[in-house]
Amino acid sequence: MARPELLDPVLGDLASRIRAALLAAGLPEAEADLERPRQPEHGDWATTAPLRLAKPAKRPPREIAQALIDHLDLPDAVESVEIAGPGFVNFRLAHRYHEALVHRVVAAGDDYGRRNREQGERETVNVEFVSANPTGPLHVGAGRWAATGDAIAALLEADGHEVVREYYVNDAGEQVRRFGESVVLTARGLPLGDDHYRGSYIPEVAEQLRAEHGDGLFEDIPDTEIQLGGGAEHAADGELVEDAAVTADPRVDPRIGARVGVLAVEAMRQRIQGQMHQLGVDFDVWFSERHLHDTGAIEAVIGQLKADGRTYEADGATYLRTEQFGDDKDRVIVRSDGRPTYFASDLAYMRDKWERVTADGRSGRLYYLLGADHHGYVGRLLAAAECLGLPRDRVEVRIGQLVNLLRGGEPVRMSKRTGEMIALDEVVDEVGPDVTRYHFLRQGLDTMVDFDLDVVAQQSMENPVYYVQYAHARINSLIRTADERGFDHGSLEDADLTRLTHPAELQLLTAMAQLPIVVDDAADLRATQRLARYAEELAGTFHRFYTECRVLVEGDDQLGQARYWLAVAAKQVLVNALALLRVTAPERM
RNA sequence: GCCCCCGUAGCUCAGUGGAUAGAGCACUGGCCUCCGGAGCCAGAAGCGAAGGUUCGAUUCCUUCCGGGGGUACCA
Repeated sequence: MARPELLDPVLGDLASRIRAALLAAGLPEAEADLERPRQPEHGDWATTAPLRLAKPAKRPPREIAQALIDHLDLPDAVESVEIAGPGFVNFRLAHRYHEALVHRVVAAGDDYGRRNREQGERETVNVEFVSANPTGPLHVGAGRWAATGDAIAALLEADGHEVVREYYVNDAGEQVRRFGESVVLTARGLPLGDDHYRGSYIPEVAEQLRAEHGDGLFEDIPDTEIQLGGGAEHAADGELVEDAAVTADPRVDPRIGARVGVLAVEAMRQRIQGQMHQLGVDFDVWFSERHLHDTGAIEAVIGQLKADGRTYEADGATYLRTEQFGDDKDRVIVRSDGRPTYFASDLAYMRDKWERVTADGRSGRLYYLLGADHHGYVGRLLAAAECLGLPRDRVEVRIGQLVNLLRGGEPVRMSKRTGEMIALDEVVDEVGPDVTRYHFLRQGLDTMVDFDLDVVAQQSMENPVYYVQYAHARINSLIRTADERGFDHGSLEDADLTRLTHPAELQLLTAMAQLPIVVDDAADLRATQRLARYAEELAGTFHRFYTECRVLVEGDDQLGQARYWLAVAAKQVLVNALALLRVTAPERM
C-alpha cells in the first residue's frame, strides 16, 4: 500500500493531524490512511479510519467520524472536510495547494516524482532479467522482459533505491559446444543433426567468425596445436570436452566444437547486447557463467553447502535439501559422474550476487524476472536462497506470462528447432522501440500479451503511447507558438495562479500531483502498467484542458500566463513519467 | 497426477478490502472562422458460477466450469 502521507508534505501534515484528533477524541490508535476517492465529488482525499475503528471502539462509524472532525485542527491546505457514506471523512484541498504544486513541479524539474531515501531505508537491488541463452538472437518475448525489467529498475531508482541491471550469460555447458558444432558444420557445408541449432543466424555467425579468425578455425587440427578459449586453460572448456564423450557429433572434434562454441556464444552475446540497446535497455553487468567455473566459485559453494549439512549423497549424485524449504523435491547439484549441474551454477551465481549487493554493509535485495516457461524454477531458487542462508524476504522471483507474436491476427510460428523465428530486432525495426516497449509496459505481468505486428504498427489509438506522446508534442507546439507570437509569459513567480479555476485546470493539477504516489506504488508492486496507465490519464487531462482552456487568450494576459505555466509544469510531469518508462517524449510528431 | 497464471463492456485490457467498477478499439450522434482534430464531448454495454471470511469482496479463502503454461542427474 502506498503511503501518500510520506511523499507529500501537505498530506503528511494532514495525516498526523488526523492521528492527533483520534487520540484527542479518546479513540483507539489507528492508521490515518489517506486514499483517493473514486468520485471527484467526494473530494481529493479521504480517510477510512472511522470505518476501521468502529469495531474496536464499539461505536458507529459516522459517530466516530464526527468525533474526528470535532477534534481535527484543519490545516490551511485543506479547504473543507465532510462525513460521507458509511463513515468516510472526505477532504477537499484548498486552491493554494494547487498553486504550490506548480511551483514544486517546476522547481524539482526532472526530479519531480523521485524520492530521496535515508541511507538506512535505501536498498541495493540486483535486477536480473532476460538472461536468455546466447545460442541465438532474442525473440519478441525477450522484449517483454527487457522492457519490464528495465522499467522496474527505473522505478526502483526513482523510489530511492540503488539498482544493478544484470544479464546472466549461460556461456558454459554442453549447449555451448553444440552451438559451436552447429557453426562448424554450417561453415563446412555439412548437414546439421537433430540436436543442432538452426536458423539464418548460424551462417551469419559462421561468416563473422571466418572473417575474424580465418577458415582454419573450423578445421580439425593436430592435438599439439589446440588451444582452448583464447589460450587460457578454462575449466569450463575442459568440461565441454569431457561432456563431449557422450553427446558430441562424431564429425566434429569436440575441442573444435568447444572452441568455436565459446567464440560463437560471445558473438551472439554481442548481438543480444545490440538488440537490447536498440530497445533502450543497457545492462550494467553481463555476468558470465564461465567466470563461475574459472574462479572455482561453483566448487566453493558446493563445498560450503556440504559443510553446512545442506546436502546428501544418493545414487552417486549429490543432492541439495531444497524440499524442506518448499521445493517440490531435492535437487541434484553434482551428477553421479562428478559434473556440477546448472543448478549448482545458479547457486554460485546467487551467492556472488548477494555478496555484491550487501557489500559495505548495504541492505541488499535480489530480484529475478522470469518467463512463465521457467515457473518451475521459482521454488528451487527460493529454496536455494534459504540453503545459502539468505533472508527469504530479500529474494524475489517474479513470473511473467508469455508473449504471442501475431500478424494480422494469425500466430507467427516460432520454433527454435527449425530456426523459423522473427528476431526481436526485426520487430523493433518494423514498429519502433517506443511502441514495442510501451505495448509490454502497459499490461500487467500476469496477463499474456498478444503482440500483433499489424496492430502495433498502426499509428492510432490502438497504440496509446501515441496518445501520451501527442500530449507532450502538443504542449511543445503550444510553447513554440507562444514564442512565435511574442506572447509575454512573464515569470512563474509573477504569475497569478489563483486564476486557475476551470474544472479542466483543476483536474490537470490533481493528476499532476499524483506522480510521486504512482511512482511509489508502481515501484512497490513492481507494476509498470500503473505508471503507463497514469501517463495516459495525465495526457487525457491535458487534452481536455487544451480543448477547453485557451492559453493564448486575447485580452487577458494574466489568465494566459497562469495557463502557460500550468502547461509548462504539465509537460514536466509528462516528461518524467515517460522517462521512467524509457519512452521518448518527442517535440513534434 | 502435481504446480502456476488468467476469466471484468461486442473486442483488447486497468482496477494492491471501500462510496455510483474505468480506459482504448468498434458502434451512434455532436465539437464556436481561434494555441496541432494523433484531440474533445455525449450515448449504450460488464465483474464465469456457487459458497465462505468481513461493517464492506471485482479484490482474500474453498469448490466447480472454461482458457493458457510448467513439470528432467535438460540446457
